[in-house]
Amino acid sequence: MISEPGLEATEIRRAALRLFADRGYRATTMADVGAAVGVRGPSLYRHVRSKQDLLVAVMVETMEALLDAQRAAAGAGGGPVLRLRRMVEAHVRYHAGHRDQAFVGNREIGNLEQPARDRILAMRAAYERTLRGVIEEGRDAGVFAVEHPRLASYSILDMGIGVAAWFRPDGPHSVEQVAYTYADQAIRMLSPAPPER
Amino acid sequence: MISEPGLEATEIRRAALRLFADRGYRATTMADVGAAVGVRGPSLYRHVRSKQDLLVAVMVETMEALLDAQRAAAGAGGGPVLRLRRMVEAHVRYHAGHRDQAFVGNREIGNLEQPARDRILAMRAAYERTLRGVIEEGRDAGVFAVEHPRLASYSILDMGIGVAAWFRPDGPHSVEQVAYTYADQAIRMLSPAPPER
DNA sequence: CCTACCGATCGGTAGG
DNA sequence: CCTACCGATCGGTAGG
Repeated sequence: MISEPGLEATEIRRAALRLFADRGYRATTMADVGAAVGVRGPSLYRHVRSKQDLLVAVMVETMEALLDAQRAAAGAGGGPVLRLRRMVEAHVRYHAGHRDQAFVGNREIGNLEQPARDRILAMRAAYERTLRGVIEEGRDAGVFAVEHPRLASYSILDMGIGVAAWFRPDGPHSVEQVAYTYADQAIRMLSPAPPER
Repeated sequence: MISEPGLEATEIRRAALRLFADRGYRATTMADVGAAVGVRGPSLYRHVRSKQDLLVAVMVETMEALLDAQRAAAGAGGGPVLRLRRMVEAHVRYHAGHRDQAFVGNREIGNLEQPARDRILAMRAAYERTLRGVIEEGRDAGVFAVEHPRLASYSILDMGIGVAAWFRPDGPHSVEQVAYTYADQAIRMLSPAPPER
């Protein structure tokens, strides 16, 4: 006989994430989450405070993972072009490699109650500011030509976010290929036009 | 005494769209929609078949508007660069100028029942194919350098979709400014690197 | 961890 | 266009 592993909050969160991604937060019932981990709905309340708590936990984890990856990318040294490349690659890698997290993290913001909602929005704002900082640094160093750094950072972030919606691990592109291509597109988008001659 | 304008399906759809954008399809009740147009929930059923019908109508209208705008942009002649510019501008203009439609159109796909869901997905696929066609045409003509046209079209589409989420009419940028800047970014993303010398 | 259940909500219909 | 209401669903609690 194999001993069953005790139910853990982590396992419940993972199941909830899956369901939130597939049907949406509002369409997912606690009975659904319970069924996914082999118990009835009410039994979940030993491990979890509420359905809303489950959503908050999932979304905070996602933003922390993104911020960590971004910090690592930015902290590895190099000039603005290389740092931007690493940041975009990390961004895309996460959205292709953790589609459920990224998808839920972007679609369910409106279902977050306060103060969690503002907390997540603040983390997203910080994430965007860091990317924009590298863009401005590159502009000041003359390696990027950007009139509106904010529009550029929004564009780069949003095209990466989109990856979570269409990427398929068994599709024609690998995560690394998409990450590399998107970083390239971002750099080209920011690069100065060739000088007239 | 001013005669009240009779309730029309169009007015109900407009109110529903607003609520779907603000709270989400699932969180919006027919009583909410009714209140927004001055009647009780049940009275809506004189004009509307179901809540789902309201969502379908809103999303089909959105995709038809986008496809119309894209057709107009593509049909105005010019080379691939100019046609791409016009298509991106139309795309961004719609997402900045019709934020609720675009936002709902992108977030509520999962709440569409069949066969409406497949119908919308087919319209989206056609929309993407047309953009990709111009990119490939430009590549074949040597004015664009793209290894993966599909990744490029996804990127351009997704960065435009993002506009619906952050754009504010009273913000620092006008619709036209964002449309122009995004078209520029798209073109730069696709342009060949300057030749070595 | 389960069953029973409360209280509230909701889409849609009946009948006027 | 309204009230009354049905049937179903759901998050969470009680009590074991």
